[in-house]
Amino acid sequence: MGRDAQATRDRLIMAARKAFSARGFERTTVREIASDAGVSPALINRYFGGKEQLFAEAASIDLGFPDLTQVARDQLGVTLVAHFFHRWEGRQHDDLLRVLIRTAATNQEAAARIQNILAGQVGAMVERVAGPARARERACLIATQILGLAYARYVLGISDEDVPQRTVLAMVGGTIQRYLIDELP
Amino acid sequence: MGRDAQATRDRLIMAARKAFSARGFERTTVREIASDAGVSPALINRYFGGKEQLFAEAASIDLGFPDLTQVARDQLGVTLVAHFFHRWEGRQHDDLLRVLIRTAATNQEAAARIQNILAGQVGAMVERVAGPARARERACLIATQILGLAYARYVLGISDEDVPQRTVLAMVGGTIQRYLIDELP
DNA sequence: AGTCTAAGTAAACAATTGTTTACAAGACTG
DNA sequence: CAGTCTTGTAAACAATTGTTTACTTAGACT
Repeated sequence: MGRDAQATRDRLIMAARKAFSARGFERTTVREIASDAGVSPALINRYFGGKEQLFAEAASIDLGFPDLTQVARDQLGVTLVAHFFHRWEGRQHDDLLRVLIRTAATNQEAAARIQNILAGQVGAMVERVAGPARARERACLIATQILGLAYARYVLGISDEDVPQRTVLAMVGGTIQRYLIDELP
Repeated sequence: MGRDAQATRDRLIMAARKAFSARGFERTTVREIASDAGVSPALINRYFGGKEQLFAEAASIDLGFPDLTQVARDQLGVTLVAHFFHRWEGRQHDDLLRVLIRTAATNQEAAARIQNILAGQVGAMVERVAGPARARERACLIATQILGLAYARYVLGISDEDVPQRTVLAMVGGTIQRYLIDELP
């Protein structure tokens, strides 16, 4: 083999993730990604086929839900919100959801991808915790609150000064709790 | 005067609103807006100064909260959610919030504008209903839920088939109710 | 009517975009 | 060491973007 194709491929994906997360799909240029990866823009086409496909590869996501079977039933909501906070603001802060939220705003494919995540990962989590009955509806309700929280904090830039994290944790936790196991009308 | 400057100005704003709402700021071209208004792209620069300023003018918004003083105190949440549904899906369906949500995803100025609306209109409404204490926090919490709902339905395209509107009304209404007047931790 | 000013256009401009092509440099194999 | 893929680049390409300039046209006012 040559120098190290896999390594530069990875560097391209990293750089793409960073750029897409900061500026969304349309405002990110392949030149900028390539430059950040220390490589020629042509390699994006060689390795991925184009900007679209690079995005598709850079924006695969795993919400990584924790094991909820050991959690007290009335603590499910706050546990989930705490989980998201931890992922979003943790040490290797997870830009992926931000990439998707930013980009789905104007990109059909990204929107479909979020829908998949909802139907798949969130739906499965709801089923495990609350049973299969109306799991899809619960998953959608949860999505509206979690996406809104992410949008407000990481796209609009609403900060701890506006609402302290403790308050969000308790109040939004309560909301998720209701959407998760309260009886639906 | 000439033909009718005001009328074409208005047509440009209408066309801009439609285009920005459908595709966001970056993916909308001035040529497309001008063409939809049946006019030359140069007029956008003449009348507004450029694409940015046209956007600024096209995206001014008034949430138009109803008078809540006559509403039963335990019905405030559902009333507000019903109000938003009515605005968003009413006869002259109000694209403005969609414009902002779509565009704020990648546009600093649009994000700031949403922040202003929160601090201003939503904040004032909260103060009227729940008093000035911690009104800002309540407004932000409400924003996370309402923005998330709008994002899910009008950007991602989650529909009545996924969650019937009755369910959303009741459950999200309950959430807003809590954020509005429940005691904060 | 004739004239002046505002309204509008067509076309060129300059910059930036994603992508392709033709070519150079590395590393492994015989 | 020669040959040969793979890895990489530089530069040109083609399209599209927002904007500007020079010009034409329509309407109002004396």
